Amino acid sequence: MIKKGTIYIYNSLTKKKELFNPIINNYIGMYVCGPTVYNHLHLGNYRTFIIFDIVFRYFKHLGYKIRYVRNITDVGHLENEIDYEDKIIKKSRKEGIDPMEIVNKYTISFHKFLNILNILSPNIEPTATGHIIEQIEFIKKLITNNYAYEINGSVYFDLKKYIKKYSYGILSNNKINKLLYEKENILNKEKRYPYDFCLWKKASNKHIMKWKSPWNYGFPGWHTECVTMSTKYLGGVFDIHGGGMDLKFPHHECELAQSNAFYEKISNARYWMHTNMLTINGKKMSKSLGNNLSIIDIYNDYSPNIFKLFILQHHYRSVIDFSLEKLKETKKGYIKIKNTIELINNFIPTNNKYFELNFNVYNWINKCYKSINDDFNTPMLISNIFYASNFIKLELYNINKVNFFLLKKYINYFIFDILGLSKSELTKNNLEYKKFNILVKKLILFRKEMRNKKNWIISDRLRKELCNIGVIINDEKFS
RNA sequence: GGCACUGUGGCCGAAUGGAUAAGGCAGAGGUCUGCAAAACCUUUUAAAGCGGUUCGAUUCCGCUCUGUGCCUCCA
Repeated sequence: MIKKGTIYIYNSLTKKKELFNPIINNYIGMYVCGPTVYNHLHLGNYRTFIIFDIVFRYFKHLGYKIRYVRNITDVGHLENEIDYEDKIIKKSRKEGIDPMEIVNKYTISFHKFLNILNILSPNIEPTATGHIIEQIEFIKKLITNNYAYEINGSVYFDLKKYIKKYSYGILSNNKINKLLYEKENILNKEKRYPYDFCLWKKASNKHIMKWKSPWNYGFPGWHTECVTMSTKYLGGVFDIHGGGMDLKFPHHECELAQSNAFYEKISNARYWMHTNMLTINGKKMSKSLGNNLSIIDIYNDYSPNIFKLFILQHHYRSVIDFSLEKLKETKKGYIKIKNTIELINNFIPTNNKYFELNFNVYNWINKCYKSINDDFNTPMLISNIFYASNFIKLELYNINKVNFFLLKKYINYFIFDILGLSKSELTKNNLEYKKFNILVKKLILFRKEMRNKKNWIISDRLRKELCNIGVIINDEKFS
C-alpha cells in the first residue's frame, strides 16, 4: 500500500521540526519574499526560488489547494539607512534609464530564468508599486494603534512601544540592546529609538519614485511592502512564510512586528521557513561582493536540470559552497538519472510472472514520500532515486507488469512533478531538436559506413567534430 | 561584542541513542573494445578535540578549537 504520510517542517519560529497542519483543511497559503529587481539575479537567489517551487509542487502533488504569493520589490529597498538611496533609483541613474524601465528590464530577466529553470509561476505575484494605497492604509492603522509615529513627513515603527507588549526578535533570538550598532552616531536623528524602522519615507524634491500620502510625498519602506501584500492576499494569519536566511533579521522580524501591531494579536505565518545561503569559495554569493554568477555563466556547460539537481542534492537548510568542479560531478550523476528515465519510459514489459526481487516497489515509493515529508529532504529523495536507478539498470526485465507500471509512474512523479526537473530537457522532443537529430543521425550513419570500411581517419575525425558540437559518440563493439 | 548555524571517507553530502553509518563523484580491479570513450560488474577508505549523561553516543549535554551567516543592504 502507498502511504503518502504527513509532512514535518522545520519552523524557524520554534526552532523545531513540526507536524504540518494547514489552518483550513486542504487549503494552504504561502508567502515567499521575492527579489528586488534592480539587477539580474544570481545563482544564490535562484536557490531560494527552486526550493519554494519544490514546496509548492509537493503540496500540489498531494492534492492541496495552495495559494502561493511571491512579491516583486520594485520600490523602497534602500541602499543604506544614511542617505536613503533606493537601489532601483541608483541603478536607473547608472544605466541612464527611468526607474520603471529598470524594474521592467530585470523583472523580464527574472521571469525568463525562472522559466528556463522550469520553476512554476506563483498564483499571485504582486508588486510594491501596485500596492501603494494598501501600504498607506496599513501604516495609518499602525499609527491609530499607536505603534507608529510621524515626524517631518516620515513614519517610523515605534519599537520601544512594541516591546512592552510583544517580544521582538523571536525568529532570530536577537535582543535589540545587544546588537552591534556602530553607525548609531550618524543615523538620522528623527527616530525616537535607533532600532525604529522606517515605514514611510519623505521624498526629497529630486527623488523620482514618490507618491502622495497623508504625511508627505514619499515612498514606502521595504518591510512594510511584504507584510501589506501577504496580509492582503493571505489574511492576517496564514500557513507558510518563506525567504532566504539573510532576510530573517531584520526583514522578517519587522514584518512580524508590524503584523502583530496591526492586528493587535500574534499573527502572520504559523510556519516560517528559511533557505540557507549559496557561497562561492566559502563566501556568500552577493551582488555587493561581486562574486556572483548567473545562470548564463553556467548555461553552456551545465543545463538547468544539472544546476537544480546540484541544489537539491543539498538540504535547503545547509549552506552550499558552489563550484564548477562540483557541478561537473553532478552532471555525471544527472546522466545516470537521464539514462534511467529514458530506459524505463521506453521499455515495454512482457513479464507477467512474479519473481522474488530484492526491490519492493511499494517500499521504495513509501521511502521516497518519507524523505520528502521529512522537511523536504531532497538529498534523501535523490538518493532513493539513484537506488531505484541501479535496480532498473540491472533487473528491469525481471519485474512484472503491475510493478513495472507502478515504478514508472512514481519515478516520473518524483523526478518531474516534485523535484521539478524539466521533462523536455530530458527527452528533447521539440521540433528544432528533431531536425538537428536527423542531421546528426545521417552523419553517424555515414561514419558507420566509414568504420565498416575501416577508414579510421575519417571516422575518428567525425567523432571529434561531433563531440565539439556536443554529440558524444560511444561506439558499440566493432564487428 | 550579541545571535544563529556548521565540523561525517580523497571530495560532496544524508540518516541515526545500540547490530552492516544512505547516495553521488573520484580511486582500484574487471567485462567489453580498431583506438578512444561510454556503459556495466566488483571493491577500498569516514564522525574536529576533551569531558559528562547512559548498559551503550556519530547522534543528547557542556567546554575548547574551526568555518560560515546575520546584527547597513542582500534569496
